[in-house]
Amino acid sequence: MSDDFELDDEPRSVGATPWLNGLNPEQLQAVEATEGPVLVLSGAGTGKTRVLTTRLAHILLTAKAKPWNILAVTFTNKAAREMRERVSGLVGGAAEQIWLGTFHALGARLLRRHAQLAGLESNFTILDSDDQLRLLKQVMEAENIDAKRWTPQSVMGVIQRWKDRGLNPDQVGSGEAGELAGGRTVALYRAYQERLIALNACDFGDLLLHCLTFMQKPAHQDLLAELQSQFRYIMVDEYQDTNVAQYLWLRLLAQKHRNICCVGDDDQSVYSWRGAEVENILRFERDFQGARIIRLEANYRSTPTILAAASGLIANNAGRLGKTLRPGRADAEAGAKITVRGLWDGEDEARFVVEEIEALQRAGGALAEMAILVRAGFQTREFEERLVSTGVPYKVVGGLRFYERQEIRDALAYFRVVMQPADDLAFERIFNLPKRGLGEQTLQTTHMLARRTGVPLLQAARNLSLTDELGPKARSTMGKLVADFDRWRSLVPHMDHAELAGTILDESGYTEMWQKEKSPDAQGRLENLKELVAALEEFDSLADFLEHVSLVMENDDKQKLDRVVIMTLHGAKGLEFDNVFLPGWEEGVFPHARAIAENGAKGLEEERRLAYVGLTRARRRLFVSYAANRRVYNQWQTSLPSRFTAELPDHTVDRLAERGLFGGVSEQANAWSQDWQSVARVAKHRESPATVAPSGSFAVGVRVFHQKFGYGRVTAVEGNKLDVAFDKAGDKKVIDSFVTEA
DNA sequence: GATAATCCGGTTTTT
DNA sequence: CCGGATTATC
Repeated sequence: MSDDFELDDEPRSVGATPWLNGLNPEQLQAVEATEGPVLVLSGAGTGKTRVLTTRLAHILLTAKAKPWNILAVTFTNKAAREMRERVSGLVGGAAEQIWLGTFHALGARLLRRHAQLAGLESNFTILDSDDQLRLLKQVMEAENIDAKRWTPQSVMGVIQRWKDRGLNPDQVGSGEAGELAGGRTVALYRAYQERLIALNACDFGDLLLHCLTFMQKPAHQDLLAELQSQFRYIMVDEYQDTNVAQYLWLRLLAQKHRNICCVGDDDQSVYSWRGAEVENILRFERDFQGARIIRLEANYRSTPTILAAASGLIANNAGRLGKTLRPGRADAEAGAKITVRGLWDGEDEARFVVEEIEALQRAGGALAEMAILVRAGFQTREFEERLVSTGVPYKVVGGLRFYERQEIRDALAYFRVVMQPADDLAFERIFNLPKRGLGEQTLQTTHMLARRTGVPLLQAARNLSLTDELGPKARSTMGKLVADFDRWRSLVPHMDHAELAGTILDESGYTEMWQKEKSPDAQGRLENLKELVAALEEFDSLADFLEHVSLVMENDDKQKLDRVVIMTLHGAKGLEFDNVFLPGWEEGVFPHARAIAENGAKGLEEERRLAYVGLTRARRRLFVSYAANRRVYNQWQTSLPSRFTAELPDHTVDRLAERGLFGGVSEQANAWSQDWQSVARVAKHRESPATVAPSGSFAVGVRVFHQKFGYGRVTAVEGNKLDVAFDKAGDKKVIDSFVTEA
């Protein structure tokens, strides 16, 4: 609705600015400093989202600009959505017209408008990481690069870092290539880019890089000037996470009006491994001379104790811009001390955490206000097991996302070929899926013809189905496949797109493939496919939908259930909870050994920032824990408490280690060896690993191994007969003595 | 051209 | 230990 944006017809009188009510002086400053470059250094929990949204609303409500003159950039779709909602609440329908979104979504929007400047058509495909790798692999094969010695992943990593820095193949410095791929990485990069253009496709990095490239070309300065004029006000969230390409993109667009406001926190920069450069903050001051710097330091989230702990920890980092969190309210109660607990092993740690969760729950705490934040994904298992066995509801956030599932990607590949006949990667994916007797040989032939005649695979397949180059069987199968795609494509204008999607999946035999499959997860996959088709209803067309899924990979659980949340520290950035558990604070795990091995002191500092992020997620209570022993790849390994535990100021913590543990409170340190408890526990572990395979004692839920059927999980026990859901072989009845506990 | 054997590696992740 | 991805085999 554009009906209610008529603000500059009736200028507001001074004082009639209710949207500014309740801001503290620093926040108010940041909101009102609309003109000129502004850098807002905003500590955790200091209300930066509020500042950003209010600032946006303020510009609109004081009629400084029309919504389409504002560019507001976030990192995640979630943040973009939230911001739009909150701005809507303040200004109404006008919020719809703001250029607000993620870097990638905005880049895609810009690029679709000017695709021809990058050699693309405006309906280009956006590849996901899977497609990217497959494409690069093909390129590497074509260039005779040994994929054993240099994995496509590592080459892709280098290419992406180049893209993050805004470098086209021609701009990569000669000394940069290194030994990777026999020093031919730049050549691979160039070939990869050429293939992308030929496929009318982009990877994520290209969404920005292509814009950057055409905006920098002398030939397109008129367009750049137009864009610069349009964006009178620019706002950037999570500025510490921007990479160089994003920085350059912003700088170009901000050049004319120079009304750019970046909000960030150098202490929360945890994505350098993905190309983010905190240095962009420093660079900002240099490039935008006279930039105003506003610090938001009043924290309204956490107790003073938590703030003191977090500040104490982060003070160990050198080279910070300097920012001290202080309690937002002077009268705030200190709050409970942080529990720092040492446990014997991972199992004990999980037990400890879940016991505390139950205690908090008994005291009236909501489970949804408790979070277990881990360093790495694999750490969730122990907690899940414990939570399952105690019956505490939980959810793991992260992991495989909906649109990354195999069956969803397959289905999308079908849709892509229908909508985009030149999408070779999609075509290849479903070429012989379900199995239709077309193999490697046929694919090769098709590829060769495609390359020789310069047409997409689908077209080559069509040509092959008209000649005798293939055997009769392959030829007719191919002909049928091509005809199917033609038919589906002809239905696009005449049929409801969700219905068509269902038709495609049915007629292609894809649905049937899973119906016939009797592995335990086939049912779930069919349900996912149904969900996919249902999700389509919410879009206007298949094309719209494909754009959405390529840019919005997240799954949002709409249902807010009262559950403990388990996620990685990275995933928790931007969130907050009353009670936060930070397990696994052991040297090697956190800080992660590899972070230090690969990036030395810098790596360590980033790990420390991650710890800082973790600590500052908590409003009220924090529980840090570490285990002396852990099973890693089935081997027991002993570790020391993380140095970060020692960096928490003493007055903020209650340290409590099981007596006799390494790293217990110092006065106990010499008592560890003869401590009875540890002796008992050592004994426990001596006997536990599979010395006895107790027959007849398998419980439901136990993971087992069978010589013939492989791994599975017990679903029922009946005397010495077990029902087991095998991962590969499906449901079987077996005699218990034929399986061992996995 | 499809299935079984074997080898490898094993942080963080949004778009 | 375990999943995947490439090789070996029918």
